[in-house]
Amino acid sequence: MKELTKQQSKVLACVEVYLNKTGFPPTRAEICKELGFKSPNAAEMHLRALEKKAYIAIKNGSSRGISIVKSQQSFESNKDQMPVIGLVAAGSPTLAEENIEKRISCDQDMFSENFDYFLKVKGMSMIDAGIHEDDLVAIKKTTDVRNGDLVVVRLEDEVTLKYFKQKDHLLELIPANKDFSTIKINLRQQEAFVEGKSVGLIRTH
Amino acid sequence: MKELTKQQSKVLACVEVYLNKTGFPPTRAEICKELGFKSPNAAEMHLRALEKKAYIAIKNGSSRGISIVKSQQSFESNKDQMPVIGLVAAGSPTLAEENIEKRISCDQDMFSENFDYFLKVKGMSMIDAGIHEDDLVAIKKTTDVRNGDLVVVRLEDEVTLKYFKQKDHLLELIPANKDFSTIKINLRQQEAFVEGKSVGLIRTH
DNA sequence: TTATATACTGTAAAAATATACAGTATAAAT
DNA sequence: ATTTATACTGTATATTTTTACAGTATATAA
Repeated sequence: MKELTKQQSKVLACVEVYLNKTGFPPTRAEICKELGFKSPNAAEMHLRALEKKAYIAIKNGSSRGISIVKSQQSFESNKDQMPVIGLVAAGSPTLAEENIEKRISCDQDMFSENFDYFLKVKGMSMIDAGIHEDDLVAIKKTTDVRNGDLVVVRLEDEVTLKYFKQKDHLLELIPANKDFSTIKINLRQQEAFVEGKSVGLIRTH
Repeated sequence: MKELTKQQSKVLACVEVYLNKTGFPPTRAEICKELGFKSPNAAEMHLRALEKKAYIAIKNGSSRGISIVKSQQSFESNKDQMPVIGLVAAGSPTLAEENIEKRISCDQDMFSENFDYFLKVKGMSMIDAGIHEDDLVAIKKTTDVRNGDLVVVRLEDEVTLKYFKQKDHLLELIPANKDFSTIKINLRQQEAFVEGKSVGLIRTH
């Protein structure tokens, strides 16, 4: 997919916003009004460029005959767009906008329990649990976890996804890969914060 | 919400289908053509009735200025209760009501490609691909599959989920578990029907 | 019987719209 | 220095589209 120029991007955004607001695409004149152009030909040229780059389709001779082929995204819906957060080595996975890689349309209650966000898996430490790199694990924010739960835990400046096991003040974070070793933490010496637990997983092939 | 007459309902459906197909609403003339009316006024009258009953909104003076207020059916929304079908040893996975174990609320377009149903995995033959028993694999109904795709294939009275590899008339259905062996089929001797391919996976913990 | 609502046909005109053509301006590339 | 791509203005026109108006037909209710 070819890159868009700044103006082409603006025009595409304009079309998407209009479509989202009214339910039908704008005319050339309406695009001009929105973006401050003084000639309908300005809009026309940008639309034809967008058509050539396959971001939109134009039905010739039809009024408002514009359809979105490749959305610039984020405009179309406020459905249930669940955030996807990368599992980074440092810092807590928060829902702050800068940590959200993208959003996925799905239902909060598609799994047995509600969840708050997807965590994108990095590394192979849970491979024997069938959890691969780039799988999206649905996380429910909670501190109420039990032994055996798959949990998101923050240690110092590291966040990890592991099986949970706690006995008194000894916390074990157990991977599902024999090449990795269990993280053992004496809670009297080191802090550990349970961010949430996994209630499901999705994978896009 | 007031009831619609039979014709009004048809017109609303026509608008929704057109919108769904093209991305923009139809003109009066196009509605006429679709429904066999010979006068644009026929469409106009129905649209105004639909507007009065608050099923649609019409922006006066705008071409194609129709927006759906209250959808008749699930035309514009992809949000659906997607069916879950058990992977049974005998018979084809069809969307017949008796084969649907349950439904899950999620978006048809939550994965990179649209899908038609979830297939509930039985057995461990794909375990090395991180596909476990009871995982739900999102299946898009298609016969357009390529080597390496994860496909649903029907053989005689068996349905199986395997990696696809075809060279001329030799079809191989490859498991992801060293304890299972590849199914090799000479298509000249035995029939095989590709039901669809996997576009994603979900797992409920 | 007379309204009244639904469901159209047929025509026409005004308004909206797409789109072609002729230019201008600017920055980057050759 | 000249070309090339981007980014427009301004005008004009054919076409599309809305929408008003004048009718016809049929079924149902008062």
